[in-house]
Amino acid sequence: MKEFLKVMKAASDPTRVKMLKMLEQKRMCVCEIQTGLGAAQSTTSKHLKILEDAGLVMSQKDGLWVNYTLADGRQSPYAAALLGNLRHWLNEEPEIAAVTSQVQRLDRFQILNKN
Amino acid sequence: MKEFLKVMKAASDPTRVKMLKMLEQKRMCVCEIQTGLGAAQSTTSKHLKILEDAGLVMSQKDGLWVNYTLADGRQSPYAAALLGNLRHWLNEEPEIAAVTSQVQRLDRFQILNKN
DNA sequence: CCGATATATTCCAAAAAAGCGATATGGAGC
DNA sequence: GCTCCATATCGCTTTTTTGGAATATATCGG
Repeated sequence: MKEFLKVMKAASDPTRVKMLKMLEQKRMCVCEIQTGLGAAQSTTSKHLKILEDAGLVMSQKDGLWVNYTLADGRQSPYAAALLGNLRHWLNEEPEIAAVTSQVQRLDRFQILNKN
Repeated sequence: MKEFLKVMKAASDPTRVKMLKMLEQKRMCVCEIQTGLGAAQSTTSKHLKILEDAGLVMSQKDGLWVNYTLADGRQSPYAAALLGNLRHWLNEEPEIAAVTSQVQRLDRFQILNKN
């Protein structure tokens, strides 16, 4: 029950749904996701933690960076089912398209130069 | 997006999940659901409204009573998918079993006599 | 060891959600 | 019309969630 609720709760926030839809396209580090969303760094990090706790994303450290990817679904059947559906859901939504369309252009090294 | 979020949010509360699992078994009026949950009447009514707004349940007036059933899914594909999965999810959860096991015994006329 | 940097965590204020008593609504029966 | 009853809505408090600035942590290059 708790596991199920965690997945539903994680998926019931627009920022986190955008994150999942971005991660469908490619593996991303926190700063790329943050830039794509236009959110604060702490906000981004916190949302990612919630998604990870729910079994929706996985993280892997690479030096200073932490790369996030969609989870493979082995941790939670609820997460697996949701991720499967999400792939063909919401793709036409303007809010989602606005974020996903720029994912390919996001690059962690470009982001560095802007700061 | 909003429609999707409404379904996820509706499904991310334990009381509402219990309601859905109860309604899998039979059509129920508000007072039966309320008794099954042990919640206040206003609380029960409000949760049902949230589920209905999300397209997860439907209501039908019958005199003084309002009967609730699971939605057929025509209103929301997100709701339809979730209801389909829920049927085989959470059935072994103690929290859920505790509520669903008594659904058959709930009867609106018995409830009346207790008040 | 030191400075720079990507990410995580803490702290706090604002917004949203949950629970429930009290009240309103609307149909049933007289 | 009036009363009774099931349900919906309102008002209020408590709890949870969100967002971001500030701070801590960990890693890299020197």
